[in-house]
Amino acid sequence: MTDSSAPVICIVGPTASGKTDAAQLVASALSGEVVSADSMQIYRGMDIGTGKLPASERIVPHHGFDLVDPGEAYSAALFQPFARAIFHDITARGKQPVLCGGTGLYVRAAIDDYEFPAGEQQGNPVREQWTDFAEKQGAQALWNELNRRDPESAAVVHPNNVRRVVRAFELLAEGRSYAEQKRNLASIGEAVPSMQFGLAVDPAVLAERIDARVEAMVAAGLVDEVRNLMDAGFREGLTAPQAIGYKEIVEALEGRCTFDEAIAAIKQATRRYAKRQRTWFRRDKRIRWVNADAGDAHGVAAEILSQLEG
RNA sequence: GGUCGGGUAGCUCAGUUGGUAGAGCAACGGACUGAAAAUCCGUGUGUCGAGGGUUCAAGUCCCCCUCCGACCA
Repeated sequence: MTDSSAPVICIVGPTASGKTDAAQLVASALSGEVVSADSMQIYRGMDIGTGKLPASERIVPHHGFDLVDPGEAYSAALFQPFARAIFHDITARGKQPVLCGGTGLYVRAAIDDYEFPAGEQQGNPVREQWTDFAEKQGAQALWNELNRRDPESAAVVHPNNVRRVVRAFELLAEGRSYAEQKRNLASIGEAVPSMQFGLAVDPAVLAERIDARVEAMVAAGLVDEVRNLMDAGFREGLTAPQAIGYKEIVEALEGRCTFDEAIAAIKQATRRYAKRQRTWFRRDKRIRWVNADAGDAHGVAAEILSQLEG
């Protein structure tokens, strides 16, 4: 189901690689609009810690921010229809969609022909039931149970990965097979034509940039932001409290560590996150890599624009 | 100056009666279809502070030096 003639331009890469600025400049040059594919920027009130571009600095329209409150659960499956609708809307207005994504799964859900089986996710009884089972009887017992009911799927999921095992149960309850889904993964094509660019930054350089960025977030009032969210009950949420930069500050605010320790933990967690992003994007052969070591957004944008012409 | 404790992987530390070393964390690599900033998997050669001695064999015993800490002067 292709609903647009011009491909969606995607700009991906690890945190602090400069996606936000580059995407905005590319969009600006092409009379486009930015769509953020970020699992945490969708939350209202989570601005500083997620690196959300402040409204005052936006030179083109942005989408994908502030979709839900921190207390609500969200997922790639919910992002998919949102992204598709926004692409359609932007294109219909004669503009160019530019997807800016750090969350690999969200980018793929938006672009690729992923099919998320139907089913409620809010208060999913199947998920609760098996998560509860794992807590009481252990991960191995949970896996053994899956192995009894769906050995083919159990064979492709590690027993320790409780989330995936539980997900296999969820699919099973809908008559689907995790194993079959995984098998089809390789042959999935694009539902939306895309041109993908990845911002490559040397890991050592990126680490320095991450450190500076975390310090800047703290200076910009990250602690107050977290305090406000706690007052608003964001810890009751399922997804939002997992955000790097937030969970660590919560620890400090609750007196379980010092702020210096929390800040060091944020830097480290961010570095590890960047590494996982690198691993995820590295294997996608569609991505054309652009060197972003210099941190020069205009240069990176110019490089992407020139590659689009050629 | 003296006594005691300690100096082992990037960090915190284990190393039993002497047989050339191992955990956690980090780091690195990987996976990933409704939590994905999440979840999970894999990878451990380091002058065992320096030098000397005893021994077939020393991180492990002895001597000496050095550094850190505590205590006593």
